[in-house]
Amino acid sequence: MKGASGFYVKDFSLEHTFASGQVINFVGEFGKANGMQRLDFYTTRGIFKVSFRPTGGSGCGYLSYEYLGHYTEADARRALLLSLGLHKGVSRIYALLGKDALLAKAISRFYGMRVTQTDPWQTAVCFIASQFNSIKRIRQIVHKLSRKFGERLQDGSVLFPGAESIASSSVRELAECGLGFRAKYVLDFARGCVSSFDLGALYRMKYPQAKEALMSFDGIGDKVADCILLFGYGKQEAFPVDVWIKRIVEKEYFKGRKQSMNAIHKFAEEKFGAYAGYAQQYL
DNA sequence: ACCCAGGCGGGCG
DNA sequence: CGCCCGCATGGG
Repeated sequence: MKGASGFYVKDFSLEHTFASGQVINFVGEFGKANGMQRLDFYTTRGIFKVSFRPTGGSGCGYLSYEYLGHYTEADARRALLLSLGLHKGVSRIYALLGKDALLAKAISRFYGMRVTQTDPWQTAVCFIASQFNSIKRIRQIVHKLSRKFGERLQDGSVLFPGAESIASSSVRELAECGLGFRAKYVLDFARGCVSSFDLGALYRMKYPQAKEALMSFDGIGDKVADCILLFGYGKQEAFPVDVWIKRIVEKEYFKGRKQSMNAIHKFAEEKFGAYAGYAQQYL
């Protein structure tokens, strides 16, 4: 199927959303020309070509998109909204988080940045690949995996590979895509998803139980699990803690004193609660 | 040439 | 528990 549509949005910036290092960054190409922001990205089911034209302040603008792939018109709209974090308003989130001085500053600097949501499988692979790695190399890995294992559409573009095609591959083949020591993690996870692990069940699970289930896989630890829950399942209370977030939280909220991982998570839960994911992105 | 990267698992005290 | 180490690979 293919199609095109558009709608008005507010509190949005395609540029800040792309640049914030979420899944959309690993599978998309961003460009800017004469006041128009453009993003091409792909999922396991199709590709999107998005243009955003800001029309005023407060992140208002018109978003138009084309899609190609295994989407009905309604599917495509829903996937696009989730993919760009546009399925929910952020005014309430801004109001609550903006009570914190540091976050108020960050929100004003990166106004319109959304927390994106893509399918859990794709999100998991991207973030397993992200460990001890750089964004540039993660993008390379994702593109190599897609070219090697992903479906090719009529126009020649490739989709993100499904779990089945990765599961029937080998550690060596995956390592050759640049995954290195992470190849066994991705293979193990793919095989788990194809055989017994029910990715869909995690939507209905509470955050702590879902996190525990993900962390039972080798190669999925505290941070990657939180990324999958936030960017794959939309569990907004997840607060992925990487070295940078840890440093910022210690510096800004603990007078520079070192904190354990548990202490950081406890802090995030108490201070940001259900909006910890947005707080993390803006920090 | 050399250093290092937005974590993780395993081994240690 | 908290801390420290090695890890595949390729970009700076």
